[in-house]
Amino acid sequence: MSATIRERRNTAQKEAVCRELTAADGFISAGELHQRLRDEGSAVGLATVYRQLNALVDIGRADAIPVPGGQLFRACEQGGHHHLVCEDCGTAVDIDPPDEEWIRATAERSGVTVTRHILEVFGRCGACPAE
Amino acid sequence: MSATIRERRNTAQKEAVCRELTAADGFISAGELHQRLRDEGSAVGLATVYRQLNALVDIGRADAIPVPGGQLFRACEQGGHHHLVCEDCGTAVDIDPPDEEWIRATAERSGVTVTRHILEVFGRCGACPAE
DNA sequence: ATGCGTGCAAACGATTTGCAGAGAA
DNA sequence: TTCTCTGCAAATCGTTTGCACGCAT
Repeated sequence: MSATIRERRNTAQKEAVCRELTAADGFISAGELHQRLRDEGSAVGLATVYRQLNALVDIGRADAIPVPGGQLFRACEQGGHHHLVCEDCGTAVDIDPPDEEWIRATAERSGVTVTRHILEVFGRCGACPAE
Repeated sequence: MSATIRERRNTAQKEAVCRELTAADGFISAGELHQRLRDEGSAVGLATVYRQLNALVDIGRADAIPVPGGQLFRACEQGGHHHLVCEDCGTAVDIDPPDEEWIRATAERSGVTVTRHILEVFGRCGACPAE
C-alpha cells in the first residue's frame, strides 16, 4: 500500500466543475452545480460532478458541509469558513473571522489539534419575506 | 391555519426514545439510538425512532445536525451548536459558546436575523494516531 | 369506543459504484 | 496504444410515508 498519487488528467468536465464551483459565490449543492453546468452547455454527468467534487474535497481544494438532505460544496479558501447564510434565498455572505484564537485554545484544552473549522450562521436576510 | 397543538399521548416508545436521547451524552444517530433501544429490550421500530426524533426537533426539545451520510440528534440545549469533532474517530465534544454576541451583531449589520448557527471545529483528538 | 401512535415494508432522494466506451498522455 | 475519466443506470443508504392494527385516553 504505497502512497500512490492518483493520476490526474485534464478533462473539460473536470475544469467545468471546478470553474462552476468557484463561480458559485458560496455553497452549492451537487445537483444545483450539475444543473448550472447543463444550462451553461456543458453536458456533464451527475455522477462525474459528484466524483469531481469529492476529489476536490479529498485534495483539500474544496469543502463540503452537510445539510439536511445532502451536502453543499464550496471552493476551498484558506483558514476557516465563515458565512452568513439566508435560510430563505440561500444567499451567503462572508463575515469576518471571530475568535480564531479562542477556538484553537479551546480545542487544545480538549487535546484536539485543530485542522479546520466552519462557522455557519443561518438566518433570514432583509430582502426575504418574513415567512 | 390555527396554531393547533398536536395531540400527545404517552407511549412507552416515546418515553424510551426521549430517555435514550437524553442518556446519550452528546450527539447520536437515529440508527445508533434505535440499536441501543433494542439492546435495552425496548422493541421500538426504526420508523418510530425517526418520527419521535423529528417530533422532538419540531417542538424544540431536540436538535439535529447534518453530517455526511445522515444526521445526528441530541437533546436540546439552549443557544447554538458548538462542537469539536475529531476527523479520525468522529468523537464530538461540546465546547463553550464563543462570541454569540459578536455573531448576532455581525449578522444584524448585514440585515440578517439570526435563527441559528453552527460552529464546527475539526481536528484530531489525542486518542487518535497521528495518521 | 375513538383516534393517535406504531410497526412493517415500500417509497424516496441523495450519493456511490460497475462496466464499457471516449479521450488524454 | 494505454490507461484514466466519463456516462449511464443500477445499487446503496439514510430517512420518510402509506396502511392497518393496538393502545392511551
